[in-house]
Amino acid sequence: MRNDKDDRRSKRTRQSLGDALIELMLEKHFEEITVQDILDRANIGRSTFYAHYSDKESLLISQIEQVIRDMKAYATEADSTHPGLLPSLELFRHVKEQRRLMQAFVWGRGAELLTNDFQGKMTALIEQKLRALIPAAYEPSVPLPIVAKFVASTFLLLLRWWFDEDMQHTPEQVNDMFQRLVMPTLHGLMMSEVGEV
Amino acid sequence: MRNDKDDRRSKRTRQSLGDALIELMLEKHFEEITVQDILDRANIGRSTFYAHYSDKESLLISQIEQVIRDMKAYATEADSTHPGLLPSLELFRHVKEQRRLMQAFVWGRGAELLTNDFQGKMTALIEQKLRALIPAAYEPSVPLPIVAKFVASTFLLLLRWWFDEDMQHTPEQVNDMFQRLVMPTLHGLMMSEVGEV
Amino acid sequence: MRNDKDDRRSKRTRQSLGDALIELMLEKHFEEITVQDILDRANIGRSTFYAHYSDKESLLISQIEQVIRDMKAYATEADSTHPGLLPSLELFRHVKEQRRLMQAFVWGRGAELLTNDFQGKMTALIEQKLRALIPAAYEPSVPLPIVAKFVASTFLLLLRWWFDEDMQHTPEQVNDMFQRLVMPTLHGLMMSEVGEV
Amino acid sequence: MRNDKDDRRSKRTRQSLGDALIELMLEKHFEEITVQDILDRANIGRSTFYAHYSDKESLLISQIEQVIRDMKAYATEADSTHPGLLPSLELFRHVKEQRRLMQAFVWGRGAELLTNDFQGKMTALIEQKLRALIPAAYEPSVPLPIVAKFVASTFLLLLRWWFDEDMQHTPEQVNDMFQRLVMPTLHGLMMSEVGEV
DNA sequence: TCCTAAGCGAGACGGTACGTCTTGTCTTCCA
DNA sequence: TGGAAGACAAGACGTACCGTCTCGCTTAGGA
Repeated sequence: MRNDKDDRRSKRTRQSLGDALIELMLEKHFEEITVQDILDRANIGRSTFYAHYSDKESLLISQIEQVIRDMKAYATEADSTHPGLLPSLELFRHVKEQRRLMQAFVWGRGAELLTNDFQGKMTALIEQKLRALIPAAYEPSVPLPIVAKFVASTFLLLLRWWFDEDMQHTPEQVNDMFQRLVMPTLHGLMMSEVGEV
Repeated sequence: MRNDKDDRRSKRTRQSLGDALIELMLEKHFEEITVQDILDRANIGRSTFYAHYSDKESLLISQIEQVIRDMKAYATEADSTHPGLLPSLELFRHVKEQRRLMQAFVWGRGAELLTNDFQGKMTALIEQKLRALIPAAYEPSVPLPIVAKFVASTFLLLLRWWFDEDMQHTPEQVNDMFQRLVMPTLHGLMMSEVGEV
Repeated sequence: MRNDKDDRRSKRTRQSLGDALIELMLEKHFEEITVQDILDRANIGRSTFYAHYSDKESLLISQIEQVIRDMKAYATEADSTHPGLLPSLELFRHVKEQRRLMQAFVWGRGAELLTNDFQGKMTALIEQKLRALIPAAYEPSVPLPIVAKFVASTFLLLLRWWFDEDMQHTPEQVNDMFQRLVMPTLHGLMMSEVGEV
Repeated sequence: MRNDKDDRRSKRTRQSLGDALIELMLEKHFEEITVQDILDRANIGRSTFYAHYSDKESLLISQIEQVIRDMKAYATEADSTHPGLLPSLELFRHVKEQRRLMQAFVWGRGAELLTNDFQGKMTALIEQKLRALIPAAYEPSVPLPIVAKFVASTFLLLLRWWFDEDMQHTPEQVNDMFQRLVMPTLHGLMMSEVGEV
């Protein structure tokens, strides 16, 4: 019989596994982490691991999804106070706070999945915002999905560069560069004022 | 004794291995290709493979470098007739011609390495061009390395999208989008006319 | 508080487990029966199983001991009417009646344990009978323990063969063979009439 | 290309594995020896093991078959000088010489397989000898296959007992007991002189 | 009537061993 | 003498069981 106690236990197990993975990703690249490493670190049995995740990749994905969920919640909240295309400054600030956690995802396979998963979800969000900002009848010269990808890709580009530079810059500086890279193009494409991105 | 004949043989071996890898990459993701797959396809002995490459990753990199060398040569030639920041139209055209070969690199690990390696080299090229275009004393508001990354990243973004759309668009259309995405920003940053990118 | 009802419940649990094991042993070899198989068949929880038996081996042994207890009781009763070395005919008859149950023990690990456990106990019984039959001072040319083993081993040999032949023979026929195999030797060793074995 | 050197290497590998298994069987029961134990002892890689044997059981069987082959060869040779039902004395002597090797097979699963495999082959041999010794038309009161089983079973019974007693007896003594246990019965059944068994 | 202690089912868990798979090294033979 | 063939050591993988455990549910005396 499935009950609360199992749920609670399950949650603790998943938490331990996730934490262990993050810790290990700060030490070495995802591809050279073995399932056994994770088990040892988390004090979890092999079968228990496979009861929760099909392989270490899926554990990683669940962690990334967690990060994305967090950022989305954060962004939504920030957005409600200063609506715009993307609460980029708030996001950069959030990233800086979560630095240690984020660090784990800018390497190797983590970075790749961040690119795929994260960029995908960010793109969707941006595209939706863009559609809301332009007149329905207006047909931009570059398809909206590409514009959304372009914004997301540039955002991540700056994020990665920021980490590579050991986060010496402030969120404000990074956000300023982001605005300078992205705004002229958006203005050009929209032929209208879209305000603060 | 090392002689011409051996060199020729070596070259044939490397060629076979490279071809086999490309073929296989059109069938499945790089990470699920085993060394044995490559050996079987190329009719090459295991030890011979390791005599030439340290692992399958390094074979992949050598193939990517080949592609990059080709594109660079192509770009340089094109550049000599119409000098600019990046002979992007010619590059898009070249890619369309080499479609089958390129196809192999837009997936999985191939894509990742393309991003790392290719983007890195492209970035270097663009940065160098940028430096030549702006006055030495002029300090742009966004560091040049980032601008270069931004251009390269946007170029690859379009390239990937193009492939995802089964290359239904013409090189001219794709290049047009590229220009629209990148030019306003460059103009904004440089505060000066840099002409056709 | 420990009470009657619990005892009754315990007994039902043990009965279910024993039955489930026997059933399964008629379907496949003991070693490929998992504890889970037994639990499913008996509708018993995992922890309950381990509360009663330390492992499936000990459940098997308890079943074998049950069989042995039965045979011993049967043999003792038969012996009281026709005293002798071993009431072999009655035992063969009993086995035929309990055919289905016995079937489970002539395979794999069951057979092995039957050999060890059962043969051991039977040997002890026979040795004791032998000692009673011969003069205390008489020193046989073959040590009594070996003779006892010899008789028990031959008994089980015939039992196994009987099962392998699908029990087409009558208990009388099998017993006759048993007598023919064992009696001449016993006569030779004892140098005296020991009567019906 | 399959060639001599591979064969030689294979043989050394199989030899190492067999030796390691025998060594380990002198230390603990077969069922509690893990494949990893064998690999460690033999300095063999896991995959190599499975390239040669499907599991540890099949390695054990191959070792038993080796023993049986040896004993058969030995028996055949001995038989040519003193033909009879079974060169039992010579076999007991041989066993004593090979004591260490044999030791490994009188325990646990080893014993069981010895019983099944070895006894089976020995039975076949004896049955064949028996057929040669009796007149074709003569119908014994106990089927020959059973008689053969009876002889083999008694032989192994003594062998096991001998080991349990730490081989304090001489082969001659053990053989003498064997004769005393088996000959009267054979004489009784055959109703004719079969000579030294 | 309620309480309470035990037996029990359910099943999560840590752990061990398995048999499979791939890697990179090595050795031998052949052209 | 370089390359094909492939045996090999190493070790990660995902699966299957094991025996332990924790948790609620049931059940039937005793309060």
